Formats: sequence, C-alpha cells, structure tokens
Amino acid sequence: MRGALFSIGEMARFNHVSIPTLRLYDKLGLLKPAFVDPETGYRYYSIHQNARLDMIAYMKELGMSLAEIAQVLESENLAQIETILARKNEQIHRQLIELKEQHSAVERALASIERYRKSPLTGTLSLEYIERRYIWGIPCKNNFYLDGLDCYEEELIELRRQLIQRNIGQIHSYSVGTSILQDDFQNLRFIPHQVFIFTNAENTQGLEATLLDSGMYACIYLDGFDDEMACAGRLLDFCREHHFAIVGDYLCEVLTEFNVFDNQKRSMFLRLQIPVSF
Amino acid sequence: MRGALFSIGEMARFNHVSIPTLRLYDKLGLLKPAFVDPETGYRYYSIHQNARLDMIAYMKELGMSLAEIAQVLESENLAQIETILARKNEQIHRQLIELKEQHSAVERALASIERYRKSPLTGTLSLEYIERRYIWGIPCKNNFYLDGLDCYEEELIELRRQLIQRNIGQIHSYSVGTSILQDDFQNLRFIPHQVFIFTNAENTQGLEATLLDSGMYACIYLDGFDDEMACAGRLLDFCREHHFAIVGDYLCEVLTEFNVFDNQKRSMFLRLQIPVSF
DNA sequence: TTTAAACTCTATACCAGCATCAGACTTTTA
DNA sequence: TAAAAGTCTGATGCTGGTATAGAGTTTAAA
Repeated sequence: MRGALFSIGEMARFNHVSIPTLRLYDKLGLLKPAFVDPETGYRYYSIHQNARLDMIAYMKELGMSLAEIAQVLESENLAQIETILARKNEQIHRQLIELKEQHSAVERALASIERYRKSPLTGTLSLEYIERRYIWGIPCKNNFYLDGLDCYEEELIELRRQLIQRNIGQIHSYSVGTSILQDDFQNLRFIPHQVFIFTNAENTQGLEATLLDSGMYACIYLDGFDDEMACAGRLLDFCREHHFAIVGDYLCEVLTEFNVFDNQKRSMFLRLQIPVSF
Repeated sequence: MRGALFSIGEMARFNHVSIPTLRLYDKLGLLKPAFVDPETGYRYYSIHQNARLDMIAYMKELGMSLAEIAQVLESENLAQIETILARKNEQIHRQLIELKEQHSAVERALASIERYRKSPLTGTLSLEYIERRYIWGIPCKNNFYLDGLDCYEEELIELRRQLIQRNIGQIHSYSVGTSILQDDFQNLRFIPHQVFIFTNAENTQGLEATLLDSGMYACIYLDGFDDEMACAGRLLDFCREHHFAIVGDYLCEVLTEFNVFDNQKRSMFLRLQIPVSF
C-alpha cells in the first residue's frame, strides 16, 4: 500500500479517469493531491480521495459543469446543491425537448429523401387524395413569376423574419409553398398570393394557421421553378380535358430541397396542386 | 438591389446569423461569398446563396457538425446524406437514453437529499417494512471492520471495475451497501460478506441480481462508518429484547453520501438493517 | 467636398473538458 | 547500472462560434 498513497497513474486507473483529467482537477481545485513532492512536483493521492472523485463523477453525471462542481465543493452547502439540481432538472427537460425535435427532423429528412426517390418523374400528371393540412404564411409583395427567383428569395426572407418573430425558429423543419388565388389561376394570371409553410395543428403555438381540408387534387411533379408556369398550364389543361371543377387556390409545394449542390440557385422538387371536384 | 449583391452585414441580418459566423463558414468552405473585392477583401454575397445558408442551418438542426456539413456539401452525394442522417439518428437515440438516465439520476439525488432531511436522528431504532429490492455485488476480500476504511475503498474500486466491465458505468446512480451473513452477525462476528449496489429489475442487463424480498426489518440510522459496529450491536440487542427472529443477512445501506465536504474521508448516512419475523 | 458614422477587414483570444503532443526529469524494474 | 515506464510543465488543438483590437472602407449627412 506504500503508505496508502498512489501515483497519478494508479489513481487514474482506479477511478477510470485520465491522467490529464486529474491534473486538470488539481489545477481547478476540484481535487488537490494529498501530497505533492516539493522537489519533483509528483502528485500523490490518498485512497480516501476516491470518495471525492466519486462525487465529482456523480455531479458530472448530473450534467453539472466543472465550475459548478467546484462551487459546490467549495461552498459545502447542501441547499445550494438542491438549487443546482433543480436548475439542472429544468435544463435536462429543455434538452430532452430539443433532442426530440431533432429526432423528428431527422426522421422527416430521411422520409423526404425516400419520398424523392419514389416520386414520379418530372412532368407526371396525377389525381391524388391529399389529407388535411394547415398552412401559415404571408402575402406576397413581389411577383417572382415575372421578376425571377430573387424576388422569391426576398419573400422567403420576410417569411423567415416573421416566423422568428413568432418564435418559430426552425423553418427548415417545415416545407414551404406558394399559392395563387383560384380566380387568377383559372385565367392563367400568375400573381403570387401567399408564401407559407405547411404545419400541423400541434405546433401552431400562436399562429392562426389556415386549414386546407382533405380532398382530391390534380397534381403535377417537376424539379425546379423554371418550368413552373409551363407545368401549371399543363395542369390546367389536364383539369379542363377531364372536366374537373376547380374548387380552390393553386398551390406549389416544395417537396424536397436540394440546394446542397448548387450555390447559385435553389434546386427543388415540386408538386403543383389544384383542388378539384367532379 | 446593387446587382443583387449584399454586404456581409446585410447577409447576416437576412439569414439571422452573425457576421463572424459567415466569416467562419467562408474559412471552412461552407459558404464562399459570391464575390470578394480583391483590393479591400470585402465579402459580397448573392441572394441565391440564402439557399445554401438554409441548407447549412437545416443540417445543423439535424445535429450535424460543420465538418460533416462541409463533407456533404463537397461530396454532393445524396446517399451520403442518408448515411449521415442514419448515423445521426442512432446518436440522437443514445443521447436520449443518456439524458433520461441523467434525469432520473437528478431526481434520485433530490429524493436522496429530501430523504436525508426527513430521516430520523442518528442512533434511532425502528421497525420498518421495506419493499422488495434487488442487489448485485461481489464477495469481500478484506475485512474493513478490522482494517479500516482503506480496505473498504479497495472493495469499492473492485466493485466499480466489475461494473464497468459489465457496461454499468454509472455506479453513482445506485446506492451501495455491504452485508454480513446471518450466522456471523448473530454471533457478532464482523466479517464482511458482500459489497453491492441496489438496483431494480429493469436495469439489470446482463447482471444476475439477487432478489431481496419485501418484509419487516429492524433498522438503526447513523451517520458515518465509525460507529457501525457499536450500532449493529445495539440493533442486535434491540431484536433480542423484543424477541424478533432474525431471518436473513445483515445489511448496511448507504442512504446518502456527502463526500462533498471532506476530502479525507467518506461521510455517509447509513441505515443498518436486519430482516426479522415474529 | 469633407467629415463623421457605420461598416468591414484580419488576427487574436476565449469558452469546456479534456486529448495530445514535446522535452525534461524521476521512479521502477531487469 | 541501464533501460523502461512513469511523470512533470507548458503549449496546442478540438467545436462552433463570440468578442475583442486596430486598421481600413463605405455610406450618408453637412
């Protein structure tokens, strides 16, 4: 037992921490060695100091920072530990929520890629039943059909600004869309009405989201905004050929964004939609 | 619009990031400005680059590191995103489990302090009903009753080692105890039998924990190991006076450890227990 | 046109909780 | 007695930025 004193390496092994960690704790005053050789500076620890190291490890497990731990160890105040623990509890709660959101974001991202893989080819026309959705957005100030993508970006900037103002930070967790009023669309007047995010009833804290009821939609898939107007025209033709009655506004839904690979322009996969009845 | 180019400050405002962040992204190659004035070094961004910044923010929300993001942006490979996302999903899962454990550890700590507050004074004898518990431990090699606290520390080191070997790292989340065989105890032979942790059926992955059935226990509370033998003696007397039949091994349970305030010795609050029947 | 205000540049340090060196010294083992 | 293993101090790096300092640039008002 050599007088019940251990070298730093032994102490590290016993307590399953690293040597630099012990040196750090020494420097921070969390755990001073029981004895330091004044000649060589070698650190020697007593076996009793395991207890202190246990306590440090425990507090670390509770998620406390070394500074907090040092504070507690110094103040020797039980009530303060309780305060810190209560605070830590709240923090864990927040982290838990954040992590869950992250998790669902990742799931959505994976689903989105999957969906892109299985989506029909660009230009495909279809008639689909779409479940009820909610949207929240702002009116468009510019006409990006006339003035190009720059204006669309400006609308997005404004939408983001407003969302952040309402404490809905994570715009990326939602998919974006734009609309044209029914009447305008039926006459092929490409005048943007709204730019919005799709949301669900749950996460509309503070937002008065608009309900889009479930129903049949005439749809066309395409990648990129460039062909939107042409495709929208085809979609209208499609409706007329089959004598579908248009019963609502035109929607352009961004299914997946792949602006990863291009720092010049957004490249997206879109689904244009018109609600119809028969 | 000045040719659709923005200064770094404007870009930062539009996208709700800080200027240093943009500079960092530039340096890391995540987002190079569309134009850099070769004379002044001023950065100018195109409005189209919002999309790229969106994507970066999105990937950050998914919990990816900047290095990972750079990798994806460089490789331009969709399959790789999927790989990274899947990996991230696992990581989130692990973090979630960890966080939940942390949470319950904090709760236990708070409960433990509460319990300490409400525990009887040291030396109090009592007869208590204790719910069923599980323990897992190792035989004692040394007699810490004879050889002092140092030997107890050695046992703890070994217990910890074995637990870590079995992937039960967080010993601090459990409370510790020691036992003496019934026969030894009844003859006041202080020969440690086991050192163990209290656990519950759920988290005994891989451990064959021993069941301690519910029942009545004669108990005595005390703070610190120093008086354990004396108190154990009083406990035995207590049983004999009241004609309790001892029906199992003697247990010494560490209710709360306050090794915070003392780097020389552990200071604990203990409950000595003997299962009895009438 | 001048001047002041606002902006931007680079470079550096800082945060936590260590890990990982380098270069010099000490202890233990063969 | 020499070699191997251990330890010392001090510096540097990691992440995702923030916050400085000191110098230069752009923009707006006077």
